[in-house]
Amino acid sequence: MVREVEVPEIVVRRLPIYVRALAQLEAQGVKTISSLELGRYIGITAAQIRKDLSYFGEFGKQGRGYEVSHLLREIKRILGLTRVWPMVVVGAGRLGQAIASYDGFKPRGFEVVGVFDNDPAKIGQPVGHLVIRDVSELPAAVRAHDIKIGIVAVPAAEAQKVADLMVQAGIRAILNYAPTALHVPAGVRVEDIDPVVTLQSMTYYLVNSESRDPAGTACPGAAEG
Amino acid sequence: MVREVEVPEIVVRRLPIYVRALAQLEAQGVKTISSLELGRYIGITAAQIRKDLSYFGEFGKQGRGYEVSHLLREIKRILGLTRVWPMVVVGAGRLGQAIASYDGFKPRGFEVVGVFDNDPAKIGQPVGHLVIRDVSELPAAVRAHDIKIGIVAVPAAEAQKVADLMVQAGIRAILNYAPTALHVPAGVRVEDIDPVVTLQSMTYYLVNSESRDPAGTACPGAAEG
DNA sequence: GGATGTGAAAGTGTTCACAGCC
DNA sequence: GGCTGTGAACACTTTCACATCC
Repeated sequence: MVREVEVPEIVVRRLPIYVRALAQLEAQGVKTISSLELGRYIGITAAQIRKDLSYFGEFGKQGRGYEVSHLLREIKRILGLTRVWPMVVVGAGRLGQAIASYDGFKPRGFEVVGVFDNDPAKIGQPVGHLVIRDVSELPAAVRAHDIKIGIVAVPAAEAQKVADLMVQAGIRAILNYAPTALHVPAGVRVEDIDPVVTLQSMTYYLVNSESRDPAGTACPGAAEG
Repeated sequence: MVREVEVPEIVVRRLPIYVRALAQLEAQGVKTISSLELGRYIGITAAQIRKDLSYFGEFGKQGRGYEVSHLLREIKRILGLTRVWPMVVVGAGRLGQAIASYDGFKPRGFEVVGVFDNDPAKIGQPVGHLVIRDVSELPAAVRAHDIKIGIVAVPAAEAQKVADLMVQAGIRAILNYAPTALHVPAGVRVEDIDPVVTLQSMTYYLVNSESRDPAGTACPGAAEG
């Protein structure tokens, strides 16, 4: 298949889940896996995995399944993970510092290369192996290193201002930790990470499941064959 | 309408977004809002908001729109946010400590009441106004305070073991920060927060948008973490 | 007049089921 | 025999459009 149809966004969102699982399986020494087994492992149906992959090509062998390291490499290529993506973080509070010094980015394709804040007391302080810089220096840094990804880690009240600055500087993807909706022009992506929003949807099921559904979805990765 | 039909999960996931927006609007002194205005504010269509709300009742006034504080109160009630939910955190590394001392939970209906780890060097150390306890004490704490929500903040390799322990202790909702899929019995919910998974889907659009779509969806505002 | 609430239509996404290949 | 890749069927979600009511 040669991608005549646009790939649904929801499929793209699942690919990183496959990458994560395949990397674990590869580390465990698993050489080959069927869509059924992979599905059980990550809680998705086998048909869905096969369908998702079919948007990009044919990666399996009939009767055998998929070669783990080959499939992993292919999906990484599709997602643009053959390189390391530099990122900037704005906001050097507790959250921003935790993000900036998180060592889980590098092995999965990302690297924080700059941390910015507007608090004079913070500027100049070290965070991991970086030094907090004044946010006014952000545009130059973004342009100098052609950085496409920005992380917003400031309070909600300042998040839009920071997003505007990032967009102005040329950032095209924003990971937003501030608990507020950001408005950006077409051509820029925003993804929110707000644990409270996530928790608040779980409480719905905690209070609405006494008798009926004993509380939500079961283990997916169902049957088929 | 009296809820004859089960509420779609995707609708439940949007309700916290409405809560977040309405709380901000209320704080700004906005008294009344139409579905169109609210939709613009959070990047969702007006029809979608009206449809979502229709699963739970009639909250607006035709010709007027919605009274902000009334709608906020109603959605919070639907989500079970009229109380504060106690939570336990397992994993007292940098991430677990950041979570345990995050002050953004309390004003939005959650409170970390226990932090656990299995590292003798950490046990007894203070985190915020809590003290790190041995993970073996978790079940008793969960039962004693009837805690339903657990947060997993340990390395991927230990996450399943921790989830099993939580489930065994009576936890019914898990917020999983470990970058791995958890398996839990029906009746227990899991939500993952893995910023790398989120970033990895954004890179797809960074790499695949030279000409066609100038890089993804327009005004976002939705989503979660 | 103006905005809600909602059936019906349109659009998306998932699952089925099986031909085809290893 | 076993498992992929994929049209077709089915299920779900969003959008439309308008009767209804303030």
